[in-house]
Amino acid sequence: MQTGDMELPKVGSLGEYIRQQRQQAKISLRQLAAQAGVSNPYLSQVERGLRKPSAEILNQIAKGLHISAQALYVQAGLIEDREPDSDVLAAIRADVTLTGRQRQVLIDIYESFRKENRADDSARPPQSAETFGDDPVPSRNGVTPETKEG
Amino acid sequence: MQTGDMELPKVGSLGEYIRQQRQQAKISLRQLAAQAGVSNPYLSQVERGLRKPSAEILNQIAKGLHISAQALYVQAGLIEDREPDSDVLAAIRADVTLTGRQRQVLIDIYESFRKENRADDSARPPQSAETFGDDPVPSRNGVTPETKEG
DNA sequence: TGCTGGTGCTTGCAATTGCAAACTCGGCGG
DNA sequence: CCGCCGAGTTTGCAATTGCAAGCACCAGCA
Repeated sequence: MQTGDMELPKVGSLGEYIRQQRQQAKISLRQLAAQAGVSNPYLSQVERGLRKPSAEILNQIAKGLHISAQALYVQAGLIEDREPDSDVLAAIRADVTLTGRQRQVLIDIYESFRKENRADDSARPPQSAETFGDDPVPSRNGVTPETKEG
Repeated sequence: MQTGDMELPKVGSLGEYIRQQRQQAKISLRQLAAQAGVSNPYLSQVERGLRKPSAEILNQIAKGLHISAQALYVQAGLIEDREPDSDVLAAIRADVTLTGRQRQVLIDIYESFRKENRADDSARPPQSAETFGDDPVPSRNGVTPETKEG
């Protein structure tokens, strides 16, 4: 998912966004409808906010606009823009190569790090070279990260 | 977007996936429906493939299952899967709320988990109930997503 | 035995989605 | 003037979505 190139109008103005993208591409509503494989009246309604298209239609419209479907999903409120600080949690949760327990371990550690850093932040100037040796690692469930690091 | 990595149950078996996640979480259909805020008959139909839920319903179901909506979107074919390993690693690296040491610790743990899972996958008996562990899937990354802890 | 509570499924319905046919408008050429 | 074309919009309809009421089944208990 990429949102980096988009400073978007507020979510909720999907139709405006689609029209804007279409006008930037300098194609007519009918042309986009044809390219997207949707009916032009329907696209018109979507652009004017009269209808709420399904994700599949969004996919098709995105294809017609040569933009990522995710951009439209974001506009439609189906997914959220990624926040840097929720990336890790979301990524861990989505990582199907991990077992549930492993995910939980990672999440727990991550969150305790964050908690620790919040406490540190209130007591400590921003560090610039904390690369090593400043943090004891919390033990969790007998999973000792040090042992793993070996 | 990469899909090559994931040997999930085929997209299209969204309902199976939801049921599976639900059963892993050991909750009844009604409980999940309540937690997700959808009607239980509808959820039943979705699980059996009789209905095709919108992205918003998927969102709600994901919330009820404590999994990411993206996982369900992938199953539903709304988005394509991402490389989980680059997600987590990239997210950890990008997370400015962590110290460098913390990042390294998380990365190390994550990598050892994955190594462990790869080794386990090749030589592993059926899991005990304790783990929500991976099914013995032939493919290295062929993971049947397990329920989340909660 | 009957009752209760929990499970998942069936059915009918209202609302919504996406379409096709038709419409309106503006520009252009004969 | 007319007709044609392309633009976007209106309208009615079939199909689909999601729900509520109800059903069927099962296990446990007095």
